[in-house]
Amino acid sequence: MVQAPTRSTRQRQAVAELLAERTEFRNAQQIHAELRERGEKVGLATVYRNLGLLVQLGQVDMLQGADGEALYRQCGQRQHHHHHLVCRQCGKAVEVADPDLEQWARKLAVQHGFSEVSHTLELFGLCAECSRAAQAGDD
Amino acid sequence: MVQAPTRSTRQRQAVAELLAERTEFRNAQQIHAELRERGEKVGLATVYRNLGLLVQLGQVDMLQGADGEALYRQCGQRQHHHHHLVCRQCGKAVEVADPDLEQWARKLAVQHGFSEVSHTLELFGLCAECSRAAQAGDD
DNA sequence: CTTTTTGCAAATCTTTTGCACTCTA
DNA sequence: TAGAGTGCAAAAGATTTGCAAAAAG
Repeated sequence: MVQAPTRSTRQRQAVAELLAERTEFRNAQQIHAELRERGEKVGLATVYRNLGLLVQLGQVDMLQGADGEALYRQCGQRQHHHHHLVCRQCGKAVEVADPDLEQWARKLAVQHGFSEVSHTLELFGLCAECSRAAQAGDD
Repeated sequence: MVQAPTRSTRQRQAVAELLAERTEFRNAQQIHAELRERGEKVGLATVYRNLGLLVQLGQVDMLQGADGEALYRQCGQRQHHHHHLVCRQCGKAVEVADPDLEQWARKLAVQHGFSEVSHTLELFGLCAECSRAAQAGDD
């Protein structure tokens, strides 16, 4: 079982608030930097600790970016298992429903004698905005 | 375009051979250790360099394990995009076909204005053997 | 010989930890 | 005031990189 933090601190709130505002996936360092820019005095370790906490509480979604670093975001759908279509460039993300992978996975598992199956599925792409920006600027 | 290595070296062959033999996903360090055990004199950096090379050439599949480390394996299906059902414990893996994610992903992408979509999908579980072992020993 | 590869150690990078100190309840 | 929570710097891991020496063609 996951136990909720017992105390409310300025730092914890700051992290939670930041996540509540932005809908993009971002890594711990970006979040830390953004908090600093706002004048919040928070240590990087604390950001990591609180992000981990929020993830455990199911209040924040975490996924592994292409580079292997963890990306965080607060999602609307807290209950159901869902996936994301994430912009490689800016981190903007759309929550998408699970295309009955659940069943498919379970069936495959049985077929091959596997148990306790879980799956990871993420879609990466370029969002309209970034795509436009790319055409204009570089390339 | 990816360019093939120009020279064949003992170390490169050793890495390729090891991958050709085993069907489990394993990380670079494990591969390095295994080569050493066999008496092969190879540096860790070289293992990393060659694994990266093999991945670029499409001869080896790489995926991010749960802990974020890269796992490597040589797959039978070199052509088609496919996924894996991997044992969390021993790394044993089964190649599974893509459950028309391709289309689903493309459709979603269009709907949300995303382009150049790619996806990652991996199934993790406990293989029959490891499951048995777990029941017997620990737990 | 020329150029690719290697080995090793040092450098990166992300994330975690130890520990004394600071707040919350 | 007790103990959760924090900051900072050090530690841990995984992977990369610089560079001189070794090997391939």
